[in-house]
Amino acid sequence: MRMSKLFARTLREAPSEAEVVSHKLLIRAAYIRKLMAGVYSWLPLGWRTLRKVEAIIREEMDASGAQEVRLPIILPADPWKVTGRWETYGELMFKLKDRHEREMGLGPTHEEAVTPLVAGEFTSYRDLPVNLYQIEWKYRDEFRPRFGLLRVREFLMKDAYSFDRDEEGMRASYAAMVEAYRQIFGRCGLDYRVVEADPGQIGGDVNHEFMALAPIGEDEFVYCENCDYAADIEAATSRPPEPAADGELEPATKIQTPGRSTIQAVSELLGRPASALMKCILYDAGGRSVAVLIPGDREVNDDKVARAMWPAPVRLFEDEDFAARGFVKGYVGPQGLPADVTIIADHSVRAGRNWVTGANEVDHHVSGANVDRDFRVDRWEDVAQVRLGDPCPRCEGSLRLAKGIVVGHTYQLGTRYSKALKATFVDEDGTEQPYQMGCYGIGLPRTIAAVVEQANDEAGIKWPKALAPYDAVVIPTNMDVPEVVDAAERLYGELGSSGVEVVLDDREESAGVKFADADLIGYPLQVVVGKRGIQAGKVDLKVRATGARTEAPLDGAARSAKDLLGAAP
RNA sequence: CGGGCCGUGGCGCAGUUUGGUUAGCGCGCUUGACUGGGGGUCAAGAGGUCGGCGGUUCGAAUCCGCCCGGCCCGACCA
Repeated sequence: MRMSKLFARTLREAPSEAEVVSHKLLIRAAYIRKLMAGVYSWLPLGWRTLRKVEAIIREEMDASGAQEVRLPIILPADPWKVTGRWETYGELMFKLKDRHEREMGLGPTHEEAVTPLVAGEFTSYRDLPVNLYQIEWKYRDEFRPRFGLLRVREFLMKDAYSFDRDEEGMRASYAAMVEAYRQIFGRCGLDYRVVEADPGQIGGDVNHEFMALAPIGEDEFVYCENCDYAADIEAATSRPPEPAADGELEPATKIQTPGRSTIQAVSELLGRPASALMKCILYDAGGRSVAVLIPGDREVNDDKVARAMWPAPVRLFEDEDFAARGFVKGYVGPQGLPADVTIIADHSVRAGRNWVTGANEVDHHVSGANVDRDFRVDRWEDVAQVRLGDPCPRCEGSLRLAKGIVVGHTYQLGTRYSKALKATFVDEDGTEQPYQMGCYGIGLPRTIAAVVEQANDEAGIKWPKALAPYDAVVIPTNMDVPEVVDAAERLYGELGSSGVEVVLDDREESAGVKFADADLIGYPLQVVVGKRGIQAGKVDLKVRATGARTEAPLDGAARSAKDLLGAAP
C-alpha cells in the first residue's frame, strides 16, 4: 500500500472528548472515526487490525473444536420473553417493530437464538458435545458509551455456546474454552489475568473474566502476589483471620458518646483504633431487616450481602427506615436486636472481642461487647470488601489490587437457558434432559483498545506484530533524490513479494512528518531510506516496540528487515 | 434517567460576562517557492446556517424559552 493513497489522515491533536490513551491514539492514527455516541466507523488501518484479531480468534476457536456459524443480528422477541430477558435486559437492548408490529431486537448476545437452533438439530446424547461460535456485531444500548472502543453500542464480539450432556462434560468444554482464550490473548500480546468473577443475579455458576491489566480499566480485581488466585473485587474473598485467642472478657459497659455517630468520631473520642470498633450496617432484604457486623476499619461488600440473602432483593437502609423500624442511625449495635432481624457477621468479627459498638440509643455506645454473651450472630458469612494486603484464601501470600479491562468472559450456564427454552436432548436412558450449557464471549474492539492501552508511548502505538495493520513501512526521506526514491520503491517491492505486509510512505512530506506518522500508526518496523545512507549503500531499520535502530546494507535489506520482524514481539 | 459542564470552518480553541460595522487564532487543506534524517520556513488562498427553532431588540455567536447533540460523575457489560 502506498501512503499517498491510503485512506488515513492522521491528526496532530485528538478530539477533546477523547480521554483515554487508546481512544486518542486510535483516532489520531486514523484507525477509527466516530459516527455517533458509541458507534464507530472502522478505517482501513483499523479494519485490518480488527481482521487480524478476528483471524487469531477464528484459528484458536477452530483448533479447540468449536464450529463457526452465523446467527442473525435481528432477533424475534419471543424467546427473550420466555427467558425473561426481554424485561431484565430491558433498555440495554435495542428494540424495534416491523410493519406488522411484531417485536424484535438487535442481538446483544445470542443464547436465545442458538439454544433453539441446537435443540432442533442435535436431539440425541450421541450428538453431544457441540460448541458453536460466531464473530458477529452486537448491539447494546449502553447507558453511557465512553472511552472510545472500550464501551460502545455496536461492537464485534466472538460468542461461543457449548452444549453438553452433563455437568462433567460442561466443565470439560469450559476448560477447553479457557485454554483457547489463553492462546488468543497470549497471541494478542496482552498482559492479562484470569479472574474469578461475581456470578451476580444468575446464581452460583462458575465464571471467569479475562482481565487485561490497565490503570484506566473499569473493573477492579485482586490477585495473589504468590499464587495464581485472582478474583473480581465483587467476588474476591480473603482467608478469614484466626479466631481471637481466649482471654479476659471485659464487662459490657454503656458509655456516653455525644454527637459521635461515625466510626472516626468514636475512635477519636475513645482513643481506640477503628479496628477495635464494630460497625453494624443495616439492609433491607425484601422487607426484612438485616444487620451486618464488620470491624470498623473494613467495608461491607454490598454484592456479597445480596448474594447471601438471595433471592431477596437487598438494599441499604435509607434514612426513613431507621426511625420506621426502631433503629437509631449512627448508634446501631447488635445487642438485643429482635429475632426478626437477621444478624450476619463477617468472619473477621471472630478475630476480635470486647468490641465498641452502638448502644441503640442516641449519643451512647457500648464497650466490651462480645459475641454470644452480649449479642447473637445468626449467620457467619464472607461479606467484607477485600483490601490490599489481605491474606490470600489459597496460600500464605497476600492480596494485591489492580484494575483491568474485561476483554473476555466465560460462563458455566448450566441449564438456565435450556430449561427455560425447553431445549432438551434424549439421553441414553430415553429421558429428555436439558442441555448443560456454557457461553463464552470476547469483545474484539475492546481487546484492540486494551492492547493499545498497554502498548504505547508519547509518540503513538507500539503494536505487537500480530495485531499491526501492516508489518513495516518504507520511508524515503528525500523525495527529491531519485536514487532514494528508486531504492525505496525497490525495497517496497522486495518486501511485498516476500510476504511482508508493507506500506511505502511515498508522500511529498518532510522526513519528520513521515517518522511521526510511522510512530503514531505503530508499524512494528520502519525501514528508512535516505540520501546519506544510499551514498554509503545502507538503510536504517527501527523496531518500533523497542526503539532499537540498526543499519543494514541496501542489498539484502529486505532480508535484514524480515529477520528483525521475525524477532520483534 | 439523576447531578455537573459544553456545542463557534475537518481538529483544538478565543470571542458570550457588559448585544454594535468585514467572527478571530493555531493545526490541517489548496497554490507557489525555498526545504528535506524527527510534525521545517515564507507568501498567497479556500473554507463558518456561531447546534436547531422560536422570541426580545433598530441590531443577537452574545439576552430569554423550547428542542437536539456531546462530554464528565453514578447503576450495566465484551
